[in-house]
Amino acid sequence: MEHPEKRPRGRPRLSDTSKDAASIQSLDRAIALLAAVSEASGMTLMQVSAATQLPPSTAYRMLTTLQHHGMVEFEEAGQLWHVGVSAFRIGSSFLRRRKITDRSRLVMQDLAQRFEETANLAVAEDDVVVFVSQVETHAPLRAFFRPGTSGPYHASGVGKAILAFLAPDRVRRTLARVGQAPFTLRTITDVAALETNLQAVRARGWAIDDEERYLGMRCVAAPIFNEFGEPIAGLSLSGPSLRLTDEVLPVLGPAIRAAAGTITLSIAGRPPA
Amino acid sequence: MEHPEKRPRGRPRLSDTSKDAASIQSLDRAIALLAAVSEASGMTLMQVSAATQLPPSTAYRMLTTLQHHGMVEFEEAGQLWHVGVSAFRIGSSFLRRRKITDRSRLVMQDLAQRFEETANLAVAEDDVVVFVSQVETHAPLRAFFRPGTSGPYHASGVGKAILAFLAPDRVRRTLARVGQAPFTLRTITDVAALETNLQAVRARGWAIDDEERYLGMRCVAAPIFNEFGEPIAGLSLSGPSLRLTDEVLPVLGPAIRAAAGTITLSIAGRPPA
DNA sequence: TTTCCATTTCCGCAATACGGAAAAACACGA
DNA sequence: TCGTGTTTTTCCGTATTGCGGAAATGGAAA
Repeated sequence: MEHPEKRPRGRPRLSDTSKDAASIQSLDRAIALLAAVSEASGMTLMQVSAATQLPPSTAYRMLTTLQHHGMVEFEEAGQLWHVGVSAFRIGSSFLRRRKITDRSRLVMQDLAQRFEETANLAVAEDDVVVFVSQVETHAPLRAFFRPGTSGPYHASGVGKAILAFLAPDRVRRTLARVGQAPFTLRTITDVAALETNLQAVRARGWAIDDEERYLGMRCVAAPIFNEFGEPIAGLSLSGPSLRLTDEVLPVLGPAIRAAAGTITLSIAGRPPA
Repeated sequence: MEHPEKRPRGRPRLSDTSKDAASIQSLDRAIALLAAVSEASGMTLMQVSAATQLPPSTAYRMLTTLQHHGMVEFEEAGQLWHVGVSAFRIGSSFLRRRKITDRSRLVMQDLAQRFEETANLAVAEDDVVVFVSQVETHAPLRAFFRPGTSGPYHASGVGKAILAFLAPDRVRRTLARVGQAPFTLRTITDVAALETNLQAVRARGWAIDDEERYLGMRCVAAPIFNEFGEPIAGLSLSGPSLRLTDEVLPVLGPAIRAAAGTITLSIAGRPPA
C-alpha cells in the first residue's frame, strides 16, 4: 500500500522509455556489450566499460561469463577482448533457415571464376540487405564485403534487384522508413527517379549499382525468389568500374540473372507471375 | 504444500563444483538457451523450455529480451523461435580475427612434440598449396619448409588431402591446369591413378605423400575445412621415411586427422556432408 | 625503487530476476 | 457452437542474485 507512486523497483537510471516490456537487465546489457565488442576489432576492458557505460567490474564479470561460453575471447598479448567462435557458430545458424547459402555456393564459385570478380549473396531484411557470403577472386583490386555487413536498399545492386520485384506500396513504405541517404554523387536520392530505375530493373531482370554507394565501384545484381515468388535475396558481382564497363554489362547482366534463376530453382522458389 | 526442502529457488541446480568463477546466472542461461535455439531449426517455447530445463516463464522472458535486440526472431506461423540477424552480425565479426595460423599453433606444437617430427600448415591457393607455418622438432634429420614456399597439389600430402575433398570436376580442372610433374620415381603422374589415391584419402580422412616430392621424405596430412565444408588448408607431419614407417602410419594418420579436426572447429568450420 | 594506471577480486546491500500460478490465446473434437 | 486440453503470455511476492564501490594485484614506465 505504501509508495503507490512510481515503481522504485523499476530499471535504473537510463532511458526508461517505460514502454518496453519486461526485460532482463543483465541480458540487455550483455547483448549491448557484445555488440560493442563486435564493432571494434579488439577492445580493452576500459574501452568496453566506456562504450557500454558500465562500471569496469560489471563489464568484467560479463566478459568472463561470455568467455566461459566461447562467446568472446581474450587476447593475452594486448589485453584485448574479441568476439569468439561460439558467437560465430550461433550466428551462422541464422543462415541455416535460409538454405540459400549452401545451395548458392557452386553457382557463385562458377560466376566468380568466369568473370574474375567477387560474387556476393545478400538476404533481404526489413530495412537493409545483409551480405551473407561471397566468393572472392584473386584480382589485386577487388570488391570485398565482410559477411554480416549490411547495405542500403536504395544504393546497392542487390537492394534494387529486390525492390524491383516488391509490390509498389511496399517499396514506398520501405523507402519512407529508411530514406535515401546520398552516399556518392550518383546515389539516387529521389523516390520518383528510383521508381523509374526499378521499372527498368524489373523489365530486364537485373540491376546495376553504378557507383551509387562507393565511388569507383559497380555492381550487377539479380533477385532470388522463394516459393511464393517473393524476392528474398540477391546475387551480385561487384568490382571496379574500370573492369565492369558498359561493354561487358550486356554479358554480365544476363549471366547473373541466369545464375540467380538457378539458385531460385534449387531452393524450390519460383519467379513472380 | 509439503516438500519444505532446503532451497528450491536456489541457483545451484547443476553440478557446480563451485570452483567456477563468479558468473552471471541469467547470462549463462541465456547463452545456453541461444545455443539450444541455434542447434534446432525453429523451436517452440515448450521445446526451448524443455531443452534448457528452464521454466516456461523464464525461457519466455529471455526469448523476448533477446528478441528486442534481434538476437532471435519469432515466426508467427508455427510459433517458432529462430536465431536472428543480430546474432549473425555479431558472430560474423569473428571472421576478422580468424587466422588459421594463430589458431593452429597449439595443436601443431602438441603434434610436433608427441611424434617428434615437423608439423606444417599449408593453405590452398589456385594452383599450389602454400606452407605458412611450422613447428620443428629437435631431431637432427628433419623436414623443413621455409614459410611461403609452395608445394604441388599432386605431390604433397596437404595438396592431396585438399584435393580429396573437392568436387571431382574441380580436381580435374586443377590437374589439367597445373599438370603432374614427375619429381621422383614415386610421383603419381597419371590422372586416374591419382583419383584412385584420392578416393582412399577421402575414405580414411588423411593422406600420405610417400616420397612423391622428395626422395626419402614422407608426409602425413589431413584437411581443414571452412564453414561451408570446403577444404581450405591442410595440416601435415613430415619426416624421413626411415621414421615415418608403415608401422607408425596407422597411429599418425588418425592423430593428424583429429588435430586437423580440432583446428577446423576452432575456426568454426565444419566437415563436408 | 616509486608511481600510475588497468585488471581482477571482494563483499554487503537491495534491486533484480525468478518461477509458480493464473489469465489469455489457441487448437481440436464433439 | 461450446467444451476441453495445451501452449503462450502476464502477474506478482520473494530472497537470490547481480550490482558497483573499493581494495588488492599486476605491469609498465619514470
